[in-house]
Amino acid sequence: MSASGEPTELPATAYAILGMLCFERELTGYDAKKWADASLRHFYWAPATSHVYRELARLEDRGLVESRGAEADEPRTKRVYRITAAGRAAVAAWAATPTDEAMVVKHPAALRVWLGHLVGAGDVRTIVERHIAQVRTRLGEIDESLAVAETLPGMDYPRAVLRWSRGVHQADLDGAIAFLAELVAQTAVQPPSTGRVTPVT
Amino acid sequence: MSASGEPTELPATAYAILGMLCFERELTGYDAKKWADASLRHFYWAPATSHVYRELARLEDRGLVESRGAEADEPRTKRVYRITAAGRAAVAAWAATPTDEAMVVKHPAALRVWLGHLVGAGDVRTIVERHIAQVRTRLGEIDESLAVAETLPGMDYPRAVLRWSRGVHQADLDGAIAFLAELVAQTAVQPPSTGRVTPVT
DNA sequence: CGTCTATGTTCCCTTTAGGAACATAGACGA
DNA sequence: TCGTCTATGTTCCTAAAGGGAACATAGACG
Repeated sequence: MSASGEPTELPATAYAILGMLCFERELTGYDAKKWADASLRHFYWAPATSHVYRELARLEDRGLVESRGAEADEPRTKRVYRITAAGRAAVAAWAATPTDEAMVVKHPAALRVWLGHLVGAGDVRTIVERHIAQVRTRLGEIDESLAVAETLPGMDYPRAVLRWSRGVHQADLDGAIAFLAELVAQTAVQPPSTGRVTPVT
Repeated sequence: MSASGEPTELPATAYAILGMLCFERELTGYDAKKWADASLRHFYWAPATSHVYRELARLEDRGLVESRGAEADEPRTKRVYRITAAGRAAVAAWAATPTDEAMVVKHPAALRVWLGHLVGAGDVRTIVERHIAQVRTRLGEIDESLAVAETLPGMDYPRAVLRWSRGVHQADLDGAIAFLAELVAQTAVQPPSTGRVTPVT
C-alpha cells in the first residue's frame, strides 16, 4: 500500500469519510451524509451531500475505497462503498500524525454580539437568547448521538470525543447565559441614554 | 431600514471586515489580517490574507467601503480603507438580524482521536498532549487580546465575546485533560493485547 | 391507486479558501 | 554602504467547498 509518494495530500474531509468506513463495513453516500450530520458535525463538520459523493469518487480513484452496485435483494439503484486495505492504512497513518492545525470555532452569534455597539441592547439580547435555545437543542442532539454510540461496540473513542465536544458546547451555553445576565443587569442599571451606542462620525 | 432588495447577501467574513472598520477609522488589508489573527480568530475565523483583500475589493465595489492610496508622509505603496455610511448601515442591519446558522467547531485533534481505534493508544496520547499544549498557548493569546481590549475604549462587546470564547477554549482544554487521564488509566489497567483494534473482515 | 416521505445520486455553477510569490521599507550590523 | 532580515503590503493561481435543483425509486398509508 501507499506507493512511494502519496499522489497529493487529501483534505480532512476525505479522512473523515474513510474513517466512517472503518466503523461500518459498507456505506452509501447517503449513509455517510446522515452519519456526518448526526455525529461528526458536533466536533468537526458536516459536508454538503454533493461533497460527500465527490470525496467518495476521489477516494475510489485512488484505490482507498471500492464500490459495488446494489445486490439482487436490494433493488434500489445505489452504490455501496467499502474501504480497502490501502485506505485503512492511509487513514491510520493520517490519524496517527499530529497536526499543528488549531481548532476553529465559527460562532455566528458571537460575531454579531461582537458588533453589539452598532445595534440596540435589545437586539443583542434577542441574538443571545436565540443562540441559547439553539445550543440547548444541540446538546440534546449530542446526547442522542451519545446514546446511540452506547449501544454499539467498538465505539469507545467516538463516545469519548462526543463527550469532549459536549463539554465545549456546554461551555458555550454557560458563557451565553452569563453574558446575557450581565447584559440585562447593565441595561437595567443604566438607562439607554448612555452615550456608548454608535458614536458615528 | 434594510432597503427593499439587497444586491446579494454577503458572507459573514465580509461583515467581519466591515465590523473592524467600525472600530478603527482606517485599515489596510494587512491591518485587517493582523487583527483577525489576534482576535477574530478566537471566536470566528482568521481568513487567508488573499481572502481579506478580495473582500475589501468587493466591499468597495458595493460602496460599503472606500479607499485611498498612501499619503505623502507614508511612502509605502498601500491602500487604506474606510467604511462608508452605507457600509455602516449594512453591518448594523446584519448584526441585528438573528441567524439560524449554528456554531461550527472544527477540531482536528478530536477528529484524529475519533479514529483512535486505528492507531496505538500511545499515538492518541501524543495527539492529545500536543493539543493540550496548543490550547494552553491559545488561552494565553486570548488573554493578551483581552488585555489589549481592556486598554481601549468602546470595546465592551468585543471584550465580552473574548471572555465568552475563552470559556469555550478552556472547556476544550478541560475535556482534553480529562480524556487523557482516562486514557492513561485505561492503558495502565489493560495491556495493549486487548482485541479491540481493527476487526477487519 | 395516488401521493407522500425517505432513500439515494448526479450535475452544474458559484463562491470561498489558501498558499506561494511578489514587492518594498526600514532596521541593524559588518 | 552594502547586505540581509524582518515587517509591511499586495496579487495571482488553483483547489476545495457549497448549494440547490433535478432525477430516480421504494415503501408506507389511506
